[in-house]
Amino acid sequence: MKTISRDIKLLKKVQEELRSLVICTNKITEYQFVGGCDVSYRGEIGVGAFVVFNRNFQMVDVSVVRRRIEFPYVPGYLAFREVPFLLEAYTKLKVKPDVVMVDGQGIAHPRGFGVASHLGVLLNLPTIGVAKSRLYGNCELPVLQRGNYTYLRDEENHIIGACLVTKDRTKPLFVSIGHLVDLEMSVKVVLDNTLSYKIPEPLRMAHSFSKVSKEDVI
DNA sequence: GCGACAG
DNA sequence: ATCTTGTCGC
Repeated sequence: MKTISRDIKLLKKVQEELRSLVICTNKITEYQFVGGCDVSYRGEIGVGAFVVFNRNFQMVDVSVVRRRIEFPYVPGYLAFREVPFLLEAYTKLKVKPDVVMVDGQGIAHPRGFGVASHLGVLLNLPTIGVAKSRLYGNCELPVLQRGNYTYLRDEENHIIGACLVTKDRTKPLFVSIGHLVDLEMSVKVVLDNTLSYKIPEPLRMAHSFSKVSKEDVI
């Protein structure tokens, strides 16, 4: 559409406004339930999945929602495409998570307000951005050994995230504060919830549920 | 103008 | 993200 570029200007303002609401300090020092969420697409339809795990890697809740896609993928504006799915899925959960990992960036974003921060502010919930690739900022490649990380920095050299290795000899993940957590806690939560794959279990499960459910009932 | 660009 | 088979490496 031609109207999209005009919408983007407005949405950019929205992000800049909401950015001021992000809190980069810990609201939690411990947590019992950790969530993971993701969205898969197929044609005009998208499937959002939200899972909740206890500290023993057991899934204690899951919700899946199907709905029409209402916004295209535009780099820097992913939240406007995915948040509707995540909010609806979150609402359907019986067990609410103490902290949530989101597939995408937190404050490691051009305007410091990626999808993880966006969801966190709207739900007033601790969130962490966990992305498979970089959107914004620079960093050196850490030694590829689980637990190692380098800092992701913006143009002013301020730390905006971590390039974290969650599995030996495997490409690192980009972890950043979403909302109500600090970077140290963010890194800890991601490592705490990673087993034999580089992606944290809650995110792997959310991704899996959204994909399978997409194949189902048309 | 050119390159970069989460999912 | 999605479209898709085999294939290299741990």
